[in-house]
Amino acid sequence: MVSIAKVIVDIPTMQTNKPYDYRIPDEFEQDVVRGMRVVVPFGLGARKVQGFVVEITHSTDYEGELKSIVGLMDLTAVLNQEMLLLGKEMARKTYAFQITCYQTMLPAILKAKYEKKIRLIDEIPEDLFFELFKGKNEINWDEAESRAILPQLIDLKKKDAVEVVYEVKNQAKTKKKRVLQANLSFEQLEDEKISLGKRGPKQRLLLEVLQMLDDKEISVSELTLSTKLTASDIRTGEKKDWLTIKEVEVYRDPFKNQSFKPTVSFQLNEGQEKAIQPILKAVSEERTEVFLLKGVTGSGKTEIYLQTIAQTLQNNKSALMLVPEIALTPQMVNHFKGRFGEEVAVLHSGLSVGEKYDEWRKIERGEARVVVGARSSIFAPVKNIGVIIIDEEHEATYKQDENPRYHARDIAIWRANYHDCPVILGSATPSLESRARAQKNVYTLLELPTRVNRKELPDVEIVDMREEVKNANRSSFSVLLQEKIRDRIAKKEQIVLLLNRRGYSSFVMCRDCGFVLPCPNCDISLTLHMDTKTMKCHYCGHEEKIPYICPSCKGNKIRYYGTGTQKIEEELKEVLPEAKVIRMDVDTTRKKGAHEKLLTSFGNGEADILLGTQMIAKGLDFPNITLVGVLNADTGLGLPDFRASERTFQLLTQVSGRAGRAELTGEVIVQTFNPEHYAIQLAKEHDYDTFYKKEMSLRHRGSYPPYFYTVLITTSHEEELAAAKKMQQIVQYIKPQLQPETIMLGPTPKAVARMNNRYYYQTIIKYKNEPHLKAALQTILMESQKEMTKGLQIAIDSEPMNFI
DNA sequence: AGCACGCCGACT
DNA sequence: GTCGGCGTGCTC
Repeated sequence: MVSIAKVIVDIPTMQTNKPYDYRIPDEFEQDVVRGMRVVVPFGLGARKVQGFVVEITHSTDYEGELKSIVGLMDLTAVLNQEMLLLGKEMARKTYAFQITCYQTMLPAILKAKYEKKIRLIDEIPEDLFFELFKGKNEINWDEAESRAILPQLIDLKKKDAVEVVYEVKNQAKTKKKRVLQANLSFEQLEDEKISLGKRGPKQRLLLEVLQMLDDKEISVSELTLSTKLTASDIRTGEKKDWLTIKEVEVYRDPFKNQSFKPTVSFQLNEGQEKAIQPILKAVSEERTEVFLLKGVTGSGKTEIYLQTIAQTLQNNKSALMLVPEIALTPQMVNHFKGRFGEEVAVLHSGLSVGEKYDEWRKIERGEARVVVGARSSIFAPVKNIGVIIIDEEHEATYKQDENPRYHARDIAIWRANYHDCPVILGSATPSLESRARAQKNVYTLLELPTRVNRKELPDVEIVDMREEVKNANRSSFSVLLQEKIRDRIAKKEQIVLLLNRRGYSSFVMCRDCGFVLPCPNCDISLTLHMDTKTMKCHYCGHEEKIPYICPSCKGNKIRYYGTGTQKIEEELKEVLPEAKVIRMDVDTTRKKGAHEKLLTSFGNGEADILLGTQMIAKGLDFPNITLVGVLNADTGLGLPDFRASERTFQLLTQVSGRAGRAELTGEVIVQTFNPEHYAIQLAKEHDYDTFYKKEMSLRHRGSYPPYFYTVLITTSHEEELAAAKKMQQIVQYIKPQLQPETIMLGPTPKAVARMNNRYYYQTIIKYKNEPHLKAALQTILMESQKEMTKGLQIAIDSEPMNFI
């Protein structure tokens, strides 16, 4: 009976987004399994591509002659049954290609690289051989193209002297180390030593080492490093059969130079006890239930996570926990490694692709049963999951803003259903969506009302910056904030200053004519970067020199406007020359590990003030911080995004939590031009519940989530007209199919209408119930294929997080 | 994506 | 008459 594999090929287009049937040749019959990566020929030429086997059958509907699988890329499956299913489901839900989903679920190293080469297969004149092939057997296609010798090679192809070959390269290499082991017993080695006589001091040393080794193994590199022995001494030993060298696989250990202090469980307080009971019950009953764990900073959510995981491990199950990338600090990792030791695998963006792959395999083999990581860790190949935890559940980073546009929360719930286990969504300021679901008892709400240390939440004081301006204070620091900072410095306490960068940037403007330097590719102004002394575009990365003369009116009154962290730092130096400041923003944390380094030195008291953007709102947990200043609380409020208030409230609440976590009482100063705004007022009162009610009523009035579902459709093209026209066409196609209560916003040009020389148009659909919308959008994608090969792009984002 | 096929314009 | 332009369609 013939075996046939259904394969999803690595060609991300609408036409090829389906399984293709291939014969499994006899030589692979035993080895091919579902979820394995294979190499298959695809198309008319000799082209070969990577594919995933999604099914093995014995019949086909395909009329033509089946091709055969030509190679295997793995020894075992890389996608298990669950992942195969999840990928398919995700493709449907997010309008992405199946292949893109599978690749997203796996470590990047498992994505194939392709090479196209021209290989010599017949004799050619010697001069040509050297001119074209430089004396080698084959050359790279790209190289041939750049050396402009392709025409000559194509000539040779016609004479069958060369062939075009395609190589699918597997990048997934495991790290190996060479180890050696003695072949002889102590006594036999002693005999060898005697027969050496007085000559060969190196060989003698080698024998002594082997004697010491006993039966143990030692790596070749370790031995050459710690002794005078060289690789060739060891090779001689191998030749004399004293020892054997073999290769063993090692994991790249990203934490190899760190040790972890073991920690033990704390006694839970009454509130924590009450919250954890229902969770533990669901864990032991192996029942899917989504818990929304709401608790202010310091209320002990982490301990609940840790004890839930401990229970899960005791039940012989594993645990998966997501945290936002920037919260994945060494402190955080210590918590988990300290409690669960070697059982913990950590996945984050700081790891190399190889390290990620090793952690992935550790998980896959069941060697690590606790996985902690950022968004994409939700796809970790954990088996037998007992609990899934998403900390800081409200964070927008859990939604991926490129294809596949999945939300980790949705994937978590899907996997929880698959594994029959509970999900914990934790936050001090739950997203309105989740909080509303708890209201409707879709999720179970658990609250931690008090902080573990019984500390009151810090006092928040709002400073009206309009008054400061009236009183001719032109600096970024209100009089009050300056006073408080001086006071803390005198007391040797620490200060955190937050510059809210949302919707904000520093730009260069001419005071004579108002000219603002724009990006030549995008419709936005360039941002000033003092460190590189350039103007940069945040959308496309375009960079140019800082102008000193206005390009428009040729005047020299061109000045900087807006406030970046660098400018604040300089201002701070003028106002408070005695203060030591650590600045933390995208620029100072670009290098790997820089983020941690800055935090550590601040934690060690090497500076008085930590100045930074959003990223400092998380993961810093230093007892000596007693003052938090928010320099501009409201810059995000002006954005045309219905989540602007929610984000502002969340940010302010989060930074407030940074002040006074130990014995010292904390204080928060919030500077704003909108002191009456409810998001700011309610953050001051630490009043989530009122904020929730108020915001819900506004969402209701505006027909926004969680009352309505949303889909964002975006078209883009180099020609503005093409993008606009297509968007118009889409709207015209969909509109008649929608329910009367459904609302369509658009088509409109995007807030930044041109980015990277492409024009963007968008439409937002807000709906309650549209059974046919998914099919209609799918139809649009199917029918736009031709245009999409000609430079049109269509993006469909279900439940988008960013509307601008 | 990448390749072949096919149908129109300017040349050895 | 042919070579080659790129628009169209298919890939198990």
